[in-house]
Amino acid sequence: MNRTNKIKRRPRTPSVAKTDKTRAIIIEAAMQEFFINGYAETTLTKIAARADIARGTPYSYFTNKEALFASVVRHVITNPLKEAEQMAIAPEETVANFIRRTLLPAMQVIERDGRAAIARLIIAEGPKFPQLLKIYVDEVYNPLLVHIRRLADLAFQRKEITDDYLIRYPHLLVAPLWVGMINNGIMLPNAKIDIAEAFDIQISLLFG
Amino acid sequence: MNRTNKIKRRPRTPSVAKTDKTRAIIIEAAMQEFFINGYAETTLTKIAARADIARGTPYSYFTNKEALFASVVRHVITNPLKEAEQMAIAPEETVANFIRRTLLPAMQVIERDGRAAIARLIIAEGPKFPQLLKIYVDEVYNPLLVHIRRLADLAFQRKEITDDYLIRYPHLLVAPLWVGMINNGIMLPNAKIDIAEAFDIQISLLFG
Amino acid sequence: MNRTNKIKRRPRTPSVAKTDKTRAIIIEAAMQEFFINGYAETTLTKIAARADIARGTPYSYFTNKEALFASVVRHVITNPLKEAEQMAIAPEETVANFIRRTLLPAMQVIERDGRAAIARLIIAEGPKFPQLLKIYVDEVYNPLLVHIRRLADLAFQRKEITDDYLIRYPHLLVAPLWVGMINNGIMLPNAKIDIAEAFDIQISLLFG
Amino acid sequence: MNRTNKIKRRPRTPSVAKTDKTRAIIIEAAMQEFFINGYAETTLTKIAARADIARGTPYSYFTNKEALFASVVRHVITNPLKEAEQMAIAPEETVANFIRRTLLPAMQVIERDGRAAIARLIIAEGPKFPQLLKIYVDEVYNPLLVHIRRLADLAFQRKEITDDYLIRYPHLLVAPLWVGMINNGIMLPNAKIDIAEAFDIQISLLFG
DNA sequence: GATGAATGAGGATTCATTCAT
DNA sequence: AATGAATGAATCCTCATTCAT
Repeated sequence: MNRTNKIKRRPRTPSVAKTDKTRAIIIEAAMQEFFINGYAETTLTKIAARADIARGTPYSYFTNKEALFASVVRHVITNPLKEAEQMAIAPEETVANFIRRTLLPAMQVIERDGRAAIARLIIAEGPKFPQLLKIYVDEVYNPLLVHIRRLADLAFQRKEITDDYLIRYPHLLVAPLWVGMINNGIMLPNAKIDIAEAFDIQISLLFG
Repeated sequence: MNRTNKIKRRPRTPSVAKTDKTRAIIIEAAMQEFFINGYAETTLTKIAARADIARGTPYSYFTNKEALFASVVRHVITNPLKEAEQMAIAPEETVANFIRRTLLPAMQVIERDGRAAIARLIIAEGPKFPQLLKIYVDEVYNPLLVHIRRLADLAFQRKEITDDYLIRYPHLLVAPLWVGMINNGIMLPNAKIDIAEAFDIQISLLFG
Repeated sequence: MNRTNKIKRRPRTPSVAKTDKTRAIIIEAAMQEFFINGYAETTLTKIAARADIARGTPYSYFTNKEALFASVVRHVITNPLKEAEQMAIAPEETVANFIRRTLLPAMQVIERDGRAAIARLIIAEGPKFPQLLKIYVDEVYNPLLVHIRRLADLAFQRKEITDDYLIRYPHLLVAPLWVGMINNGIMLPNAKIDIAEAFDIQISLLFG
Repeated sequence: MNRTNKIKRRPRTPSVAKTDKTRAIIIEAAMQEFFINGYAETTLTKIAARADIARGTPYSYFTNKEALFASVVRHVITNPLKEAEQMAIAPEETVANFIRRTLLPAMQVIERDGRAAIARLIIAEGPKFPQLLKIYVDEVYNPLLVHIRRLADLAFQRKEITDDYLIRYPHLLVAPLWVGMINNGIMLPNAKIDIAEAFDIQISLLFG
């Protein structure tokens, strides 16, 4: 509908709208290039070509290449718990089932929506962009661990689990996710594994 | 006969010893730079400076920057099972114990000897160096999975495990390793986790 | 329809005119440098300095130094017969006179317009640039020989010459040209010879 | 017989002899490389490899690459008239016949003995090595012209020729030589011409 | 705001030359 | 004298960035 709007009011220069659109186009093109080639291998020329704009245009929107990269990363970083956090555990529901109901679906789409790509990019470029690394950790990585630890606490209180493994190492729950992303996205084009299923198994292991 | 005279191994100059030493110095300096800054951000100037040699010297040993990088990666890639594979399971020993006895020690040193760094480097630069990725997969990643699957088979036959989780997903056993390497090496300077312990817990989870 | 809008020829910036001028400036500066110093001794830095542009600018116009060199050579290679080939021999005119009328003038300007320099450059760099050598041979060297042989045939039929020297060796007619170019352009700053006169004499010798 | 001498007195280090031999080996190897690749494209590494010596050895004999090149050029520059100048014109012999008897044989071997190669090299590298150019002109190019002019004078006095063409342009006699060298050595691998025959024809043209 | 020609800092690489052995 | 490892100046080339239009 964004489109339809534009076509209707053709008169005058819809400056802000155009600007926002151009900015979005640049972000999108840059994101694709960064995902495919990484930071260093991506040139402003390629981004401009993909966005079908001039080489100088991105500089009207972003200070420099680093700022553009940062914007791209910030743009694609989304709190994976946005939906999960809204949900409350049902009265009779076990923690394991709650996790299956709320987190497992997210795992099933993780490769589709490019979240694996952003994770890889951040791991790859992290040393050069510690601020972005921090953002990722603060917004994505840690919230997930905190969320898991909270659920682990709850499960422990409820005696659904009898040891403190998951409390001390909430990482264990997301471990299959990381192994899966590395295995599927980076290690081998074939021999991919079903991340969701591996995650499901890990839930079974942890919750008995 | 002129020729025959020439063929005698070059007299003078204890070249080989010197050469080997220089090569080692270059590899070491390059390794550190690549580990810290990644491929693109590492310059031959920096490597030379760190090695305290001239900018041109590495080119006497390696065709170019890519070849040097490849040599560094090959140099640090070591079969993690070299020792583990030699060991045989003891008569009365459970598979879980065997794994604890043979693989856990390797995990405990994994951060010390830079194997975590190389893993991160390969994830980061893999797309640009598919050959190295292949070497890593063939020499390190897959052998470990195969080794684990074999042990899982054995444990299943012996009824030490009653499900086929580990047979279908040997990745689950190494999952804590990857999470730990990512967590420790990349995500947070503080908040590190004890990879060996996480691995130990995962063994407990998988083998009941 | 978004696309259709984009396709309109880029507005603003009178780029082509500027571009053509810059290209011409680069070619001119490069030509002078290559003529004076040859390929290997000519650096892009020198060319840029002479053209009063930045070192990187030539790379917007030519792939690399070799391509620039090739462009320079192609630019200065001109069919020396362009005008001569248009002219037809007059009814009563002897072949010798026709040659004097059509080819001799070209000889008289040959040193002024840099054609001697390009010949020298091609002799010098030919082995390294066989493609350019081929162009020169195909566009300049051979057409001239073919043209001469044709005239020799005509003269022989008309009995203006009684031997087949020039038919078998059309090179003989251009020999004074080459000797003159080498003598004047390379051998001695003083002691130059009048190429046109030497050529004229050779016509006399060949046509009696 | 040089060789035979060497083999006999084997005792002690025949220092000078060895030195001379090494020097000769270097010159020979350098000559081949320079002829094939020109000055800039020839590296000391290639020369050393061809000579089967170390990279540093030539520096015991020659100041630097330029000096080595100069030595090579000087070494191969030989007065083409060495033999011809010794010969005296026979009592009844015409100048044309004398030229045929003394100079024509030299033309016939001109491509075999590499004299064409040295001529090409000097034309190519002349601008960078004006001293060598001067040597070539003084030792080879001019003596030949002087010699020819002298013979032309004689022929004119004897009325063997009736015009002063060859006196004013002795270059005309050697013109077929240059055209032939350029044509054969540089312009086309096929389509070679018989330099000696062209030269013979030119003698006929000049001496009627 | 957009354009893209031009800039020039910076990096990979080569190779003549040196010098300790 | 010979060796060849090491040096570092010099060169090609790329590409982020600027700025006149």
